[in-house]
Amino acid sequence: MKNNNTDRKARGRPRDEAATASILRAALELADEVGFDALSVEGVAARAGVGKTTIYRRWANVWAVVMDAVLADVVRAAPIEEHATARESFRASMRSLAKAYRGKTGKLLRPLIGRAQIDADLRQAVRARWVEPRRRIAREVVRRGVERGELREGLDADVVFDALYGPIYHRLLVPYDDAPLSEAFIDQVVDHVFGGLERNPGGGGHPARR
Amino acid sequence: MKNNNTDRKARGRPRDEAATASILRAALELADEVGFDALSVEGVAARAGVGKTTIYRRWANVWAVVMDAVLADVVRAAPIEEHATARESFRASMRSLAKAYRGKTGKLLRPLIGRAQIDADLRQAVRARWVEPRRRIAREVVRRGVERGELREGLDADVVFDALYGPIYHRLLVPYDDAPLSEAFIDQVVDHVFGGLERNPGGGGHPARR
Amino acid sequence: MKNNNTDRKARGRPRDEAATASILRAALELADEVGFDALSVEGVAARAGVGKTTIYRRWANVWAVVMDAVLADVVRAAPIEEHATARESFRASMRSLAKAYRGKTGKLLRPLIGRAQIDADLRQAVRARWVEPRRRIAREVVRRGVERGELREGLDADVVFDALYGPIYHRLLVPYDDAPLSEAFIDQVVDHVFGGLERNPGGGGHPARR
Amino acid sequence: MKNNNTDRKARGRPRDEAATASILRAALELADEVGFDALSVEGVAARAGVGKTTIYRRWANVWAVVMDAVLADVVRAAPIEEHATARESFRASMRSLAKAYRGKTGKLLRPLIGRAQIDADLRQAVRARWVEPRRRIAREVVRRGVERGELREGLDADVVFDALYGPIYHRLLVPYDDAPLSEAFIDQVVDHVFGGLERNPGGGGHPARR
DNA sequence: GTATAAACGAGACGGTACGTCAGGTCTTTCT
DNA sequence: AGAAAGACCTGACGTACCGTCTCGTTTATAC
Repeated sequence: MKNNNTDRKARGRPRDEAATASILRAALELADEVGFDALSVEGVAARAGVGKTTIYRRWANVWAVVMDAVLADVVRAAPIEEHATARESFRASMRSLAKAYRGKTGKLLRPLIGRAQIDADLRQAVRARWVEPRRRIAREVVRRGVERGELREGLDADVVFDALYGPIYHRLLVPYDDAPLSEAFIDQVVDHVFGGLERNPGGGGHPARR
Repeated sequence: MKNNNTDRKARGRPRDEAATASILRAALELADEVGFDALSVEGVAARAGVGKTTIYRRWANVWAVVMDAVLADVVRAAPIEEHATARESFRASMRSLAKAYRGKTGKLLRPLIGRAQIDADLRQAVRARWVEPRRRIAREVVRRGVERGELREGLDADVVFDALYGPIYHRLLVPYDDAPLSEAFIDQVVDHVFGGLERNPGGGGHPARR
Repeated sequence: MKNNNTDRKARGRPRDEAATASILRAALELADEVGFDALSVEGVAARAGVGKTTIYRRWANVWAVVMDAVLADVVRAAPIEEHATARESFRASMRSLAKAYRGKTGKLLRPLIGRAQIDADLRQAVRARWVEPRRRIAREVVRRGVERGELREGLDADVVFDALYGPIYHRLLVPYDDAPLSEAFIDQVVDHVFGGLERNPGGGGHPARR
Repeated sequence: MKNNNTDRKARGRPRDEAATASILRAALELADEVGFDALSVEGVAARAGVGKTTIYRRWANVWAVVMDAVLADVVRAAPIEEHATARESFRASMRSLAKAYRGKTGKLLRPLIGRAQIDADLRQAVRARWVEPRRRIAREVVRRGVERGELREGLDADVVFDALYGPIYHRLLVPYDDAPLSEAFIDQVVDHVFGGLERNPGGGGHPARR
């Protein structure tokens, strides 16, 4: 968003927050109805009951709108919470992420990450507002897992993160239609990866592993 | 591609294969020069020295052209070869895939998979021509790894595939700029995942693991 | 009009003359309905059932369209015919011109000449296609009037033209609403210019006249 | 102009006359720099360092501003003064008008009269503030010319005005680029109209003249 | 050898959307 | 209460491409 929240007292008529909101809503509605590739600034403006300039005053193009709309909607999904062990912390948060991706969140985030492959601004935004916060928490979880003796020392937390969440995004993004993001799948991934991460492999695994 | 190679003897002037080739070449050149989102049928036709109809006679839209152009270029990259153990087979092929993704192949495949998130035809094509062949070979490798006693029984080969290749695609597609597809990264992933997959976890790991 | 009628062999699909015609018709209709200043390429295209590009392919802007439309309509009005004397030739053609200006022709030509005050291309077009042909004929009429002994020698035909037609355009263009382009007015102008205003013509003239 | 100079005691902050002046100045400057058709309220406001509302509070649109700016500038040009004879009075004032039209005044008035062809308000304003005062004086000059025996009786002063000034406006407004508003031209017009074109003036006139 | 058929390049066609500009209005803060 | 600033909705601008449709031409097979 261009909006600079400087403390300078605003002169002139202030931005209409209702307009901003109705633009974001319209973008999501239209994306749902006609698909992301058929989105147009013109269409969003019409649906939002707003002039095109009102959109261009706030964003540079439709995808910037979509980014704000989607991320606002998506960020509250699937937080990472800590449990007793790193294994349980990750298993729980991966399950909730998979659940989110099975529903609306996946429908919204997939096109966004897709578009990010050719749109540097969008890529940067997704990184800063979606990926990085999650990586940050994961690093903490890994750190404590090592401290507590649950995990081997010398682990690169980012590699752990890739190893655990990579499979989920693989099924989400790399075309393979028979691949559900089921809980069973998550459990298998966790077992596979933790089996190798734990100092005492084979011990304390998830029941599904037996 | 629409081209149906029926045995019926063609009447009229035959398709000009040189035109087909120059269209594909032009598409890749332009993608490289102006980017994938700035590609247009018109531009490709002009660059290829070809009428627009000649393109539309062969493909439905630019992305179908791109798909053919990219996949033709990409399929020969990173074959999966078998080594003595499943671990070594995967490690070798993952290394060569990562190498390919670090170069031109990644530059071409990323936009394609990105676009596949909102283009069903493209998604289907990527699945059939890129993903499925690799999954098929991987299943075989896993099967033989179990047969030979290297791997635990009851493994779902597709989950193994996700667990191993997921991290690579994660770094390729999910924005996180400090994440290189280095050989060290591949080795770590292999170690993490195989440490959990092996019947006797903790034994016979890659030297890097010690 | 951009249309270059060169002998160059036409390549590609030929221009649709029906489209050209319907554009010109639509322009005149809209000018009549909403006025010349409310004309827009968009409006004309919509009315003509034509894409905007089809208009821009032929003309540079609305006023160029209007110019073609108006001049095509107007040029056939009020030809200059020769009579026995120059006086009668001019009187007749001035009358018919005044009549034309009282009706549709005036309605069309006034905005055109108005716009020509700030539009160099239009000015040039009006000159070449409307004014110049009339001046040319007038010069001939004056020349023969002199030959035949009806008119004084040494006359500048263009000044004569200005003296005769100027008053008509004065009433047409310079705002003065009580001034009709009546036949009586024409006759008075002809009499004044051909016969002089002075009670004793030829006396007291400016030295320049000698 | 909207400005109503009623005696009503002004309430609130009084109009800033400096703003009014700088708007008019900005309008003329911009007209000179970018041309009359590229004038915009926005541009004038920016140049004058004034809000758009400040302009809209005083005038209805740009052309109303231009009208005020131009007429204020132009009205003082080329007054009609009386000389010994009507012929000399007109000759002198026509010369000074032609001179004005050759310079800045022509550059300003031409677009204004041009625009008046499609703008009723402007037409009315030009009539009242430019044309009518000149016609009024001319009527007086003609009246006295008749009284004094210089001019024939029964003349319609407005027709005389058209006959004398029409040729000037003809050259000014009707595109004919080789036509200068020279003094020689003025003299010829005066001679033609006052003295007649015919070698033997008074002969062969139209019946209406008797 | 002459139809017949289809592909070819060129480019016009009716459209959609782009991103920009200006119109004229409205709302806020400052003077 | 006027002025500046600037956001608002509207509507048109001129451009780029879309995917379709003639054109006249070329290159094959079929008669």
